[in-house]
Amino acid sequence: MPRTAGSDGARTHEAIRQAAIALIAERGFEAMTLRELAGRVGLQPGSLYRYFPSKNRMLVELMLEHLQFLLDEWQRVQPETADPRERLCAFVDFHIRSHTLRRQEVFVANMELRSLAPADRRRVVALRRRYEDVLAGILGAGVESGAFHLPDPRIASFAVLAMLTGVGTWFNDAGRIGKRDLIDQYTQLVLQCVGSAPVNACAPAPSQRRSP
Amino acid sequence: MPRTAGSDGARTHEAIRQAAIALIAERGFEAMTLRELAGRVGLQPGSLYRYFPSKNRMLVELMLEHLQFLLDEWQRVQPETADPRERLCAFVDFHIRSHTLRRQEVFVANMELRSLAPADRRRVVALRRRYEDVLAGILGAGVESGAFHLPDPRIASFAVLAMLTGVGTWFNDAGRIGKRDLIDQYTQLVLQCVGSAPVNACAPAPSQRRSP
Amino acid sequence: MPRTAGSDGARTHEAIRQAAIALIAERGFEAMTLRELAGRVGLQPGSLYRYFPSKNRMLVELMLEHLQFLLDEWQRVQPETADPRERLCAFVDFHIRSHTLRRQEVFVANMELRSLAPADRRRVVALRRRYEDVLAGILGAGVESGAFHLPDPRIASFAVLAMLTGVGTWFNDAGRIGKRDLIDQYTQLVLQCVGSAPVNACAPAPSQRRSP
Amino acid sequence: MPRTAGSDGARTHEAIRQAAIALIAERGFEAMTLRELAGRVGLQPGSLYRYFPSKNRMLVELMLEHLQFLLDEWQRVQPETADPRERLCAFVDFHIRSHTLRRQEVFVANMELRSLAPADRRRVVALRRRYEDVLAGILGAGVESGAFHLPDPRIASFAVLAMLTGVGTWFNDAGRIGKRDLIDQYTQLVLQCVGSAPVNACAPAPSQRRSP
DNA sequence: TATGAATGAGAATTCATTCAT
DNA sequence: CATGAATGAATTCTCATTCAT
Repeated sequence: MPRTAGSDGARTHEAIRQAAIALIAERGFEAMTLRELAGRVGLQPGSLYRYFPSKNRMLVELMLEHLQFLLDEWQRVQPETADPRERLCAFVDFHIRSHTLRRQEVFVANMELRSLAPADRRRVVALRRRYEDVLAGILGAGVESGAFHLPDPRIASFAVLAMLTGVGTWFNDAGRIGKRDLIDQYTQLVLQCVGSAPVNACAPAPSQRRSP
Repeated sequence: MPRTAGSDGARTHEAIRQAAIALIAERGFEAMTLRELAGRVGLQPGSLYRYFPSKNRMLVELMLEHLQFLLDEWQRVQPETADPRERLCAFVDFHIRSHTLRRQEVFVANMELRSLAPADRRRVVALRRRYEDVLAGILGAGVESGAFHLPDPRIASFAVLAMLTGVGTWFNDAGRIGKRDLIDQYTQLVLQCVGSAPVNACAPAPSQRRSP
Repeated sequence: MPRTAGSDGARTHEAIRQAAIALIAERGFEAMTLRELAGRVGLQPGSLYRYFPSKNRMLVELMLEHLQFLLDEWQRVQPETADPRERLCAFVDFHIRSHTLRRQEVFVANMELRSLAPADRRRVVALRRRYEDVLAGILGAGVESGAFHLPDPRIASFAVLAMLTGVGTWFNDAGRIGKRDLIDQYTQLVLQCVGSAPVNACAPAPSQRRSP
Repeated sequence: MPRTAGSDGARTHEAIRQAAIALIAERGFEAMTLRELAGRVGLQPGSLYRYFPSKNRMLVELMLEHLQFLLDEWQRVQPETADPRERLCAFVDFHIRSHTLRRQEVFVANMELRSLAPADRRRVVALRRRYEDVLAGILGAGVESGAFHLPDPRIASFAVLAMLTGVGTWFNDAGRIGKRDLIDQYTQLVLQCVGSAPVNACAPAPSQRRSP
């Protein structure tokens, strides 16, 4: 029997998406059960299958969706300038904002690669690689222009990305440190890290206006 | 009936430990099954229970063991000097070496916190915190002594630790970059990051002699 | 919202009937799903319930319909003669023709008795029994008249019926053997079987004119 | 917890085999549930998986086992004579005995081909074909030697086999007709069918002594 | 006439765990 | 020290069926 009278597929779909992200982030994909997910959305477990064909496909879709969103957003908000220093600042701002705002999606996308079938993993990794390339590109340009001092821009991009993404594991919106302060500090750390002194030389303004 | 005549409990125990670490790193704790673990060690699933009381206790023990090892090792190899810059270089060397050598243990300890019961998680987190404090201490001392320039040493310690630990996700022993080179580059990145120029001012030699 | 504007209930009903017969013959009643059936007819599963009250009732109706058809057809095409030999020839012709033409219905009616509730099974078995009685009657008359030589006409009727019905499991319309030839051979086999020599003494013509 | 103290794998395995054959014959493979099967053997459903890797493999094994048994038994009990008539009588005796004795296995092997995956079906059909070839061989030899009169021995073999196998659908050990009588009648029917008069010319004795 | 959202029961299968031997 | 038979609870997933729209 159809329980909910005015039930709406699109609304349910979105509810499942959100609950799934939260649950996977909490417990891990393998540990999360469809019972639990269904319970949170107010459905019977079997009803979930109207919205995705298997637990695994659901994970893949969530991950691809998130990574695609990141790429699209960066396209949208990236500054028009070609100046590596300014672009780097914008990237730091963008990354920290998006990774604290969509903290659970990030967590899932980073932690659950193992749960993917090889073919799916390849697709996800490919998208992630494209995101990494954004930063690597900025660093490379900066090294060439003399703005940054780095022996190997790709390695540095790994280092900077790890540093930035790590914020998600400890930062707390309600905590002692505000997001503005957080971004400023990380901007300084990153600029120092890539060998671009002095600090505070890049305007935080643009990213503030357009960030997600 | 005992299968292997001269079978040795201690040897079996160690074999299980290693297989478990590898398996958990590969598949994740929840996804790994005791059947599979038993299979890799050449036992029947039930026989594993001679060596640990439950799947969950096994994980806790593996994690505590690893973190305790890290702390003990650092105690053993840390330089006697009080100079923050030298100590930081030694820490970078130590961390990267231990985290590439015992890569799977690191991975497990970082990824499987979720699978722990709250009480166990607290114990593990406490140990990890002590390790983080090592770095935070070095950075704090450096800021005080004027060797480093950082607004908030605790935050910087998170940043540096994330950066260093991230190495484990991409570094490949058989790859293009050697471990010596890797450490040198990360040393430079870290020193720049904490605002301690110029580069290459700290000797890599000591860590080579004493690393784990 | 009705999907197809000028959609026609009767047409849909017949489409379901045919698709159901084909599907049950392919997969078996239990293995067939209403989703699949609906898919083949271009409907949603729920829509099937406009046409029958349950999956089980559908099966019963299909089976009764088929058996009733067989009985009606035989009434229509049976020869007027009382000669057992001629009647037997006509029956062989009729049975093989109907059982190769409506092969799937036959298959379903023979294989899916198990899927019926006891009460339904009784109704179906009763109809089938009436069909078996047709042959048993012919054989009995033949034995009495001396045309056939059989110790027990009922047993012989089982034997002959099994033999004839078995055709459905191997005969292929597109194969090496034509239907005319097939019927001739089985006619000979049956006549020999019931001890009515010599062969080819009964004209195949009548059944050709009136067969279904 | 292991419930049954002196539980014995081999005994359990055989119990499952028998219960499975009976249940599949009763309800059909798709309709039978492992819950039910386990219940009949006094196990939990999951425990069945110690004995076969999936419901489908179980079916395949049961079918292959039965067909192989038939072939082996015929090898064992077939008469040494080359006389087609005698061999045919022996085959009728053997077939009816084995098909009434192992009635459920026969039923399963004949009805559940549909439930098999294509590759498995091929293996089963291949074995069944070898059994059919036994009869086709006898009929062919008889036609050549002039003992039988048949237009197409292969078609006749289908007819005879269907006739004989059909016994399983109605014969009842406790019924009006005894097995000796049954075999005699079918022997007569078959001999007449293949055009080998007069009746009772082949001794039933040998098969009686050695039948399964 | 048909859809589409949902149910609830039950399917096969897996798994950590137990314990007599 | 180790096996092997078994448990029992849970898991993902499927399916016939219902009914507001």
